[in-house]
Amino acid sequence: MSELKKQQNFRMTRQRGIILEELRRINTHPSADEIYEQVRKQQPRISLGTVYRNLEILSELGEIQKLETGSSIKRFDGNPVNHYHIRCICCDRVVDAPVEPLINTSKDIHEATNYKIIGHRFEFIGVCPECSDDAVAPGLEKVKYL
Amino acid sequence: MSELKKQQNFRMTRQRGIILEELRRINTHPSADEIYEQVRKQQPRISLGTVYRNLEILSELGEIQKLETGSSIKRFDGNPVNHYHIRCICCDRVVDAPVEPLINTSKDIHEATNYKIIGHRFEFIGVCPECSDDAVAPGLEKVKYL
DNA sequence: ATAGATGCAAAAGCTTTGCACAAGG
DNA sequence: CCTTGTGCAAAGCTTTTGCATCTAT
Repeated sequence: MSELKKQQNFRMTRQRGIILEELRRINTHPSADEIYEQVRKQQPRISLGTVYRNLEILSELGEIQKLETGSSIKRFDGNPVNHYHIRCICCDRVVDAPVEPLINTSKDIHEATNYKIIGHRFEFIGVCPECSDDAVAPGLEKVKYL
Repeated sequence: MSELKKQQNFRMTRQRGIILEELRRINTHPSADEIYEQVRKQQPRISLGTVYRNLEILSELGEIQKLETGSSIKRFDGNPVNHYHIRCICCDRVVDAPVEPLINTSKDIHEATNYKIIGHRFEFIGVCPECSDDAVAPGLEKVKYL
């Protein structure tokens, strides 16, 4: 599969183009379904399956990032440069975190564990300003992070 | 729901006890399904639903941790004290990371974003020694972390 | 006695996939 | 042309939930 992918010739279809454009235009880190709804405005017959397939391919190509947050749904980021995020525990929205990525932690870990370290994920968990305003922030009481 | 939970009286049923015991005994960060298989050896008629319900309750009580990794399945940790993990991209197994948790990052973030920061998650992504041995590590080629 | 827990099965939510047809290069 | 991509629908996987029954306390 590795080799296959690498010798594959990717085509820029209308669907793929719109998805990439859309992700580049916004910075809301949408889910596949949110992207689907958005793209449908220009390409009404696009299918969810196509959206998923293209998001997968675009992130393999390094054009976008698949954000594997602690949430049960994956989100996508049109900015391919590594950076950290803050996720709202109430509404699940994700924004960029204003901190520089850490470096050089991986080497120590490798020496201690013998794992090959490919990278790391750092995610702040919080409550966004909108959700903080709500009298009761649903889900808040369940949180057990540090 | 918040209040309800707090006034609730939790009972130590046989099922709940076995699940907690099992998690305390091991340090393999099992999934709900792996716990189910294990507990079934002592309590053959336990249902997966019961396992899920108990894992939820035990983590709300702070007895265990629900690990919301970037993987599509959640894992559980019998150690309730906050610490970081390394996840193998190939086999999805999780081990403890030999690093101290960071502190004091949250305040800056709050000031910059107005998010209430509850905590953070830090997860190393890597390839475990066992998977490194395999000629082809399935899934490796898809990785696009920093 | 009674609030809380269980087992079972169905359903829900997100994602992947098989297949026949369409279209990019 | 012919390989890659699409739309549609079905299936897959993890997790949640409704309900009747059971059981800690």
